[in-house]
Amino acid sequence: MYRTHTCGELRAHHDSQSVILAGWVHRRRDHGPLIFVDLRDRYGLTQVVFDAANDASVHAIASEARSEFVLQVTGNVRKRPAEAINPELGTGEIELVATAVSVLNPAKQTPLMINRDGNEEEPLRLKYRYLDLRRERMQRNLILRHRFVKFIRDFLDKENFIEIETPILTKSTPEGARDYLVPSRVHDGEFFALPQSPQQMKQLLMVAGYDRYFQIARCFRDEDLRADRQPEFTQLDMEMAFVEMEDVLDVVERLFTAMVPAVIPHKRTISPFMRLTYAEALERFGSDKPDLRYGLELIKLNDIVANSAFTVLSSAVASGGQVKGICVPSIANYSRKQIDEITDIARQNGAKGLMWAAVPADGGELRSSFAKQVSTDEMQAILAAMNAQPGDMVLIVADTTKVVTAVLDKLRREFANRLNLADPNLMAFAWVIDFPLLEWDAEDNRWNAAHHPFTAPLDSDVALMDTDPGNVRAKAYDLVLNGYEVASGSVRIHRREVQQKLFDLLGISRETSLAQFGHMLEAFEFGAPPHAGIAPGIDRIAMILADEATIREVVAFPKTQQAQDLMMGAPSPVDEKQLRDLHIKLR
RNA sequence: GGGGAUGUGGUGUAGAGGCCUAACAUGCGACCCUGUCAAGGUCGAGACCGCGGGUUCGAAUCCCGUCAUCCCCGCCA
Repeated sequence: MYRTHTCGELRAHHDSQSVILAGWVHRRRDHGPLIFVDLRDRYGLTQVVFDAANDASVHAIASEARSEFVLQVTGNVRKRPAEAINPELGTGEIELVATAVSVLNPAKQTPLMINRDGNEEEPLRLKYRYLDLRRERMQRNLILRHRFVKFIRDFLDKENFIEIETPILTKSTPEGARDYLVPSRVHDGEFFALPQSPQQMKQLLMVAGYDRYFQIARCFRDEDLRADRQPEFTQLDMEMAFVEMEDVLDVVERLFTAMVPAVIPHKRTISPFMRLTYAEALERFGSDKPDLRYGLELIKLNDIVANSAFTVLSSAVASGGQVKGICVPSIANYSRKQIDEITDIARQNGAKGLMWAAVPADGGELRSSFAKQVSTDEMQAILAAMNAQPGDMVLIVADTTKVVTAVLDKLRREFANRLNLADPNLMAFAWVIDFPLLEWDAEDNRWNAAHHPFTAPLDSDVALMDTDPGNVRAKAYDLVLNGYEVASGSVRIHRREVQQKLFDLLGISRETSLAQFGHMLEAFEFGAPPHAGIAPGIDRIAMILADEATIREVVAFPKTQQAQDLMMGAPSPVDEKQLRDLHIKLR
């Protein structure tokens, strides 16, 4: 037996018991004849005392031990003297007096210091990920993620959902992200694709009658990485039959509303979740995934400036663009340099410039980049529309709708960050609904599915599919949380003729649609029930729960931005023989 | 594909054309020390400053290129 207890377990009532602990040397405090070792495992720390007066040979071994040695210690639990109790430690009322010790494995000097939350370059952490994962921060994150997923499984089980696994080796489809491909040895020249999501499988499970399905599903997309995007990631994949949008929203809303207090009690949600249409989200926040923990809403000034003598403003309106701004509190005293800095942010996001006006807190004269260009009345109307108070600065962009939206979204986030406007303990979930069904792809000159090609149109908009496809709204919904898209779903098409019509609109030929999606079209002819689903992103939500800025901090073995695993050294070349078996020739 | 940032002993930082034979902290090694809990003290070893080229009398420092990592745009049904 390697151990009788864990390093986080012993308490005062274990006093005088003989126990065995095993773990890593977290810290060693060497007083010569008396050595303290904090022994660590994932359950906690226990102070072990090595006293030369008790046993010189045991003490000698401890004096050789260093950080991250793996030790097995036999000893007697002893209550600490009152003045030596450590209230910071769960085991702080006791210590283990060693009577025997063995070094299960020594350790070289580690490239990371396990016992402090270091600030190393990330490649080093990723190369030695197994050491990084020993640290408290990563343990806390992975355990939090486990509890989160465990809560989901328990909750959905009680709600009558069943978890069903779907294949990892599946079929490439033309829509969507780039696929990861796996060559078939048996079929020369043919390939499996790793699933971008189990989308079709879960719909076919509905056709099969498993009317409440879920899966903690690994998904793969060969696209470029971001702080919140890995090439492989995990979704809570869900699908329900005989439901409408409200049924899906209801179960997900109840799930997360119950999850937050159970998994991370110091955070809170707002009930019910706020709801915004896609159009409203862009109009008010400049984003389809707005952070709703703070205001800084976008104010539209088109009506005020449409006839302005300042052509930067009036021509933006005349050419179909927008003039919008945000009112930022408490920065009226920004220096020229600071204003240049935020102007740069606007430029980097496509704006030609940034107009600003600062209302001094002390009632002094207005400072503004464009006061000379507009009349006093006009300026007053702008400031009034934006509700600018003394101390505030308004920031205004005039450009195409796309640029105005992108720039103000960026600035809104920037100032929320600078001014600490976002409460880190608030989980501001919100639904975004009424997405467009289609997006125009100017490059390929065709319509693309905005969500995916199985999404049903709003009943009221079906007629528009023939006359005005761009304005057809979808029965699609996103769940957003603190500025991230954390789930996306839709009511699906379950009738062959509607599905065929959508494929036609997407410019997918009858021939291609049969070859790629024939199984779906056929399945819809064998009694497919109405169904709908959603897929919350496990990594992103875990990241937010853990107060981390990147998804990598909640993934045990993440990949770099170049999609490499620095620990394993993947990807890597393979033997010529392996390639030959797969009928692959490199070029 | 594009824009930006970073790269100095094991680790984290300092350094802004000569004061750098590269400093500080921590870790590491040796010694001292019986109540610490980031223990303390003394002494010591350890980096040719990511890599390549250039400017200069002189480069960690300036310039060009390159590699790696990160952030963002494109991309992500």
